[in-house]
Amino acid sequence: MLAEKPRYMSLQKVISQSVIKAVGELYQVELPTVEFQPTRKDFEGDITVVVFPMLRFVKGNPVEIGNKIGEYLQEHVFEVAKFNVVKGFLNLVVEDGYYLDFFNSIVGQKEYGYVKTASNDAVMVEYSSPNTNKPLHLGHIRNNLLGYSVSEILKAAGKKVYKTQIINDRGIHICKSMLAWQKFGEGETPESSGLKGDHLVGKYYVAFDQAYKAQIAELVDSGTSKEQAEKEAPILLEAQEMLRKWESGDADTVALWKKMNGWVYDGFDMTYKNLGVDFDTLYYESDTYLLGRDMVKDGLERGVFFKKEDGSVWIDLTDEGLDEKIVLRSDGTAVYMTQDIGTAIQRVTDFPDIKGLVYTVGNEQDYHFRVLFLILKKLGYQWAQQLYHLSYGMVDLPSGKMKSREGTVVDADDLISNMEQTAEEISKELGKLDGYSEGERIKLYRTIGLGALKYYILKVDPKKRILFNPEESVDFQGNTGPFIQYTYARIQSILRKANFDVSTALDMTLELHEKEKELLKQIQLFPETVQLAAENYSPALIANYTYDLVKEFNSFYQQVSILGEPDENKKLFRVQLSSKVGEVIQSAFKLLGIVVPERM
RNA sequence: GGUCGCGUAGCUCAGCUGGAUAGAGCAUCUGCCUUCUAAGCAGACGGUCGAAGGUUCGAAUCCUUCCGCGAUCACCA
Repeated sequence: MLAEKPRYMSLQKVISQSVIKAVGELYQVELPTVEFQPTRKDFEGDITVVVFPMLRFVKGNPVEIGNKIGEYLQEHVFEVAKFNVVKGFLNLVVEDGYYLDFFNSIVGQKEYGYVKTASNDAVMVEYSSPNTNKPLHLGHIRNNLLGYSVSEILKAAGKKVYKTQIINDRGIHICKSMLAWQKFGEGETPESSGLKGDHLVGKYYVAFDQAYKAQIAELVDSGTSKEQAEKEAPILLEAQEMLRKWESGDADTVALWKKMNGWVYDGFDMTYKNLGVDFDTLYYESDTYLLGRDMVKDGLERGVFFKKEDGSVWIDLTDEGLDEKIVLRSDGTAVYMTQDIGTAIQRVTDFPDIKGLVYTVGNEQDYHFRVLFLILKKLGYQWAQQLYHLSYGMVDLPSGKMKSREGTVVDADDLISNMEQTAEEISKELGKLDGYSEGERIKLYRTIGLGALKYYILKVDPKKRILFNPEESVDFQGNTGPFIQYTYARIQSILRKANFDVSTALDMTLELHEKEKELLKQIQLFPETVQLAAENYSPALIANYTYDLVKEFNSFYQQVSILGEPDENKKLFRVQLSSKVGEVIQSAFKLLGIVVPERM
């Protein structure tokens, strides 16, 4: 099967070889390469050979050269039906038979565009990684959607993927929530308050901050400097004391910590479930925060790091254009970097087939990851060649940065339910859901609401920052998730109504409608789009591809009758084509973590 | 100040491994539901691609400088 590639596989190759042959015969010159581009919509043709680069080898008028090559191709290459030359562009019209061949070869193919997983090529993708002192917000949503989608894309491109997160479950931040709950909570629990666990704990994080600020104000009033007050506020000292107790394993503190983190995990689980993201394995900072120190000591012996007089350990990255960076404090305790070194090594030890790691972390940590990756390389790990920081821009509000403590965040749970509500309102207004049960409707509102939110976030290039205006709701029309879902639902409606055997073989002598050809060309791009998205870690490429496909389909749908077509062969083809477009939409959206509905 | 990223239509974004007159959506305005779902289709309007140089037959795309916005440069995470 591989030995004899179908013709469509090698269209560019065939034409390329023929162009080289033509130029060889016509001008006695051997071209190294031939440059192609898709033909612009406003010219006749399907694929275009660019003549300009040849001028370096062939002297002459580009139009004349284009015409000569065109004549040669038309005569010698089956796939080339016609040609025209505009300036230095040789536009080739490709035979319908070529596209029908292509379609015939993929029509029964399951998961067209995906590559089968090669199990020896594994990568671990880290995303989410929240602190356990407050609920998730819009920034986490972008992180989650990106990490999940990139994982799915990598899988579709043939990688084995482990999805993971490191849960920041220890440190001063959780002690603040714990302390405030102890002081002001009066034993409140998620059950007693009806609050989701993460929201309950977040409430006490805010309470801590308020009490802290009040104490600072008090101290400042009684003559303390602001700077000193911020360091000496009694409640802060208490929190620090609590952290020390936790680190020394104090039973009561650890019990409280476990209880409150448990509440938070229950809350997070619900949000993750609602968002539709999941993880294969979890790491907890309370387990990993001591890791890495041995690696640093080992690296110190091997001369990768050096020790300063006070006992702190550093790495010199001035050769790389960076500074010196500390990797171990003078008291021998770990810093963030130490921990990340240890965690990376731990992960590769836990999953020996890992060839690389992807970190989904905001661009504010670009520097940190540059340093981390350099260190791991200097320590000599093979897999350090395959580290990637999936760095994404912040999600800002019109008022600026989101700040949990000041309550200027867009809460994840609120946002999701708002989206569902909007979907419900629009659906009710349009009133197309006769015969749907209440349960089916609620599920559909969720599908559409989440589709809108996820597409809205994923269609933007990850590295760009997003400005989210809560006043202007996310669109449901135009270049949006619901528009694409709607097209899918339309196709399913056609398939339900096609009451004949749609799986019979096609008549390969069909004459293609212009719109059908455009659709086939777009479908043909899907596999390479998946690969490109994987190489660039960019769900946005999938989103944009899908939008183009869907726009093309709707135009086709509007112009061409499918079930109303009298010619049985054409009707069959159009139904099969529509079905395939539906499958590609579904496959593409699966890579974005978006579900498609049967009706809407 | 050093480093990194971003700057394309009123708004939100594509295009960026250099190629034809820079594309979508939203908003505004025109048409199209007796035919497969109008969350749709067709069209109009809207651009000194931040600025200036350079490389090239050809630059939104590559290089340099400058301007604007953001991030970062902790014995914090």
